[in-house]
Amino acid sequence: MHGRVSARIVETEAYLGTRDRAAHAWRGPTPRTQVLFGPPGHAYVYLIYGMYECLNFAVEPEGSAGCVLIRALEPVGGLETMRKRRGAVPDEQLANGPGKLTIAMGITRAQNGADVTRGPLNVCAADGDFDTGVSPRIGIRHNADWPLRFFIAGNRFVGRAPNRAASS
DNA sequence: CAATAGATCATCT
DNA sequence: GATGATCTATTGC
Repeated sequence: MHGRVSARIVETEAYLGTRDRAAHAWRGPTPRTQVLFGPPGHAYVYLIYGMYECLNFAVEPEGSAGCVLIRALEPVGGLETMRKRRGAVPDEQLANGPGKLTIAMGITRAQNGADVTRGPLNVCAADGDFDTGVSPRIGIRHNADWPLRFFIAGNRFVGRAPNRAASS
């Protein structure tokens, strides 16, 4: 295949399963969140706002629904394919958001439940040193102050948090 | 540059 | 029937 693309994960958020009201799985298993309660190392892909898909990885043992949402990627290989899929945007905006990166990578709900340790969609350990930053999560209503968003400090592919109306 | 509105539908109550 | 882990275009300065 010549549609192969690769990228580095530069921004993520953690969702703590049934303990975390902001998590899809907070109330227990449903048909959709089934994958989250399954074994770790599998992709959870869901449709949001009727138009975009978001990519997560189940990271806790079977029965525990903790997961990691991938929020931004730094494109590494297959840039032309990504540009073609995303249209005319600067390279730094090819995958700097949850909905954008799935388009750039060609990820859809067809990948839901996929084993990420082997197969077409795979993840491997980071190479090299980098500094990480932490902040509250974005775009949620519950537990909006929990510091569960992690990103690579200073990386220009990290999406910038919108200025949300803070109570003055 | 910052803020706002609109698109659009699977999932759950 | 309402809601949501979003993005883009458009408006106003």
